[in-house]
Amino acid sequence: MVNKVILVGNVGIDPEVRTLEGGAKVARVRLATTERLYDRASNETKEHTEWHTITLWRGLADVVDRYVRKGTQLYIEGRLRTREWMDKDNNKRYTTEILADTMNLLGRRSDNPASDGAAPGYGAQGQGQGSSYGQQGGGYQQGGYAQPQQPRPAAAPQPQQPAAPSVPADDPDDLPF
Amino acid sequence: MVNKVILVGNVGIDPEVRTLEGGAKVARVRLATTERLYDRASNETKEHTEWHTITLWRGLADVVDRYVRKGTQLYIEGRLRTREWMDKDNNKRYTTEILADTMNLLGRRSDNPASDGAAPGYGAQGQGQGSSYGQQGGGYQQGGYAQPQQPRPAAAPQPQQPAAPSVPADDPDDLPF
Amino acid sequence: MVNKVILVGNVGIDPEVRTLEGGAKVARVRLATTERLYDRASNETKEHTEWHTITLWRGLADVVDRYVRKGTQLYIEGRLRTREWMDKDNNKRYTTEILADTMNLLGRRSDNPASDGAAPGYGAQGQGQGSSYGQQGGGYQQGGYAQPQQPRPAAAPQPQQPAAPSVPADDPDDLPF
Amino acid sequence: MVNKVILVGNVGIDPEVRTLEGGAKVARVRLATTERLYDRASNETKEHTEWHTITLWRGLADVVDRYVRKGTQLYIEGRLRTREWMDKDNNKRYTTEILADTMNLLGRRSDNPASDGAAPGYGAQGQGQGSSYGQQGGGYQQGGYAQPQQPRPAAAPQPQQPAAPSVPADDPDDLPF
DNA sequence: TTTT
DNA sequence: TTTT
Repeated sequence: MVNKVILVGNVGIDPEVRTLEGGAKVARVRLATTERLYDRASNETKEHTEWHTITLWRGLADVVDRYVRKGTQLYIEGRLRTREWMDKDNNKRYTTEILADTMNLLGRRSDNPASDGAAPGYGAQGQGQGSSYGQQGGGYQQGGYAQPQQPRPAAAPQPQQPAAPSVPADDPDDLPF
Repeated sequence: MVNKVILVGNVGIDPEVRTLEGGAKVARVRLATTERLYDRASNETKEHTEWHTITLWRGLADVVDRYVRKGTQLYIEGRLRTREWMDKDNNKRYTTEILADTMNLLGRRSDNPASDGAAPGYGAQGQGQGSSYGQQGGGYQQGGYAQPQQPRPAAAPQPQQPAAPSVPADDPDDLPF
Repeated sequence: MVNKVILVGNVGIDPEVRTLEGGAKVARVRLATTERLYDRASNETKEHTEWHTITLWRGLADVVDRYVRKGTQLYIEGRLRTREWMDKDNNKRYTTEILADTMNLLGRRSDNPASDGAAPGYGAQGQGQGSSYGQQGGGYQQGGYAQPQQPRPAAAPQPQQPAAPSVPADDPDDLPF
Repeated sequence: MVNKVILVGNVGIDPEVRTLEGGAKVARVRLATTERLYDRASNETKEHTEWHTITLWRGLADVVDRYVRKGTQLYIEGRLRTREWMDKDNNKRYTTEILADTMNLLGRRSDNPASDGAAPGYGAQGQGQGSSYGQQGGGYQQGGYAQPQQPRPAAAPQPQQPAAPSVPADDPDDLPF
């Protein structure tokens, strides 16, 4: 039984972070992942942005509170969790979220910029985020305890998008179910 | 049958890129992933850096050629591939590499910096990398064809490392096999 | 940008498979993943079953049609896709599904066939092994086009392997490094 | 920093399991993953089998000891670990292995037991479902401590479920959002 | 050395 | 609604 979600994307809005009565901290993050799809009808490449709702507890919520903002690029590993709730008309409703197990803040610090002529302004070092044994290798872990680190400064080249492959994009909005 | 590797790390040295006689481009990237391990003996947290050798062909090699340098932070998805070769003493040797299927250049552009007071110089948007239908959602794909994009400038906060969890780190160098 | 879901679970009900007017086949599978959770309040371990809705197109839908039944154990790799729709009261509603990119029928061959009346001749699954270069190594792939292969001798049906995609297989033994 | 390996394959030979002087159990498993590759030269589809060496410690080694045999189908989640050693000629050598974090025994229950003489009573695997909060949802986890559970009635051995880890399960139904 |  |  495996229920795993892996996301790399950008935060769409400053996260909500709250502390429950019992003291547990919980955060909610909206993360966008964008992909290009080939549309067979128009023979064009279209972009699709998927928005994910991530729930993070305790230590992870704390890291969100301190370091995650609108625009932050994140690596998230977690699992799908569908919640059942009642709407105002007393109809049963379902919401699917990702319960995070691991989070990595992506991007690079760059105290010492560019050393590469081919990519001016580039050359900053990446970021070394810790990991934990007993969980797969990286970032903030559910159950881990964060501690502050140095901020980072700079920039890097933004490369091209890959062309869409020649596989038709089926339309998820045109399901017969 | 699944043989999948997912890596997020930093490139340790400028990649090697070559073109074969047949015209195919191939790149080799050395990628570091660092994790923190709790050492039960010393009751201390130690860092372990694992170095991975990534092989990328054609379109992916081309993107490496243009945009990947020492220090670049990458997301790599691929599969394990062990090659057999003969050393100078005619002994059979094995080398395990990752054959890349997908690559994402991580980090954020920032043409328009910081909108977040808590993190000055921060707020730039992340990077939207294309995806392809028929392959899981993102980045450069084996078989994809790159096209240039705008460079990026700026900075972001570098957060702390997570503490190691209280699970003992078994020593991979002390195997009885 | 990465949007990846990996599931291993059991099918809860015989899948729905339909063919659209345009000829495309599409299947819907309900998959359960069960995990154990520790409940701090009661100090007990409880079980949680998560139900996932998987959408599979074309070749994958075809494999579902032939080999997937209630109870089948599956490996699914795909991406999250949220669809927007209007309910009977004209309220906007959202449904999150997994759009499958890869599927593997799990389990071992079985000398004793079908124990499921609803699916005569069923009870041993062939296991998808087909792989494609340019996609990570295994199972049935979205975009693959099924082509017949040798049948398995015994009680276990051998599903068609997906044809290799038109991406050349680079030879890892012919590296210039 | 992410260093993750996900494998689904078959065990090639009965595992080695040893107990270190300090009492820690460690197992080594050889796992095959087979994929089909298109060979452009011959325009044929060829099969490639990749052999992986998996190292499993403590609780996972114990489950291997009890339930994993030649032929067993496994789901493995772990990380790459390259060990350095000296060969008989005092040359530095490297070996890359997968250090397992999670293991799932795949396959369906079987009313008809063992068909493998080498592993009497074997032939149907129980399937690991145990999960832990703070780790992604399933199977046997590194760091989990096995505790007996109710046996399965029939021919299929029911492996112990891993105990829940000492991380509280936050209630997804009690969100303040 | 597995499995299909 | 599955499976253990």
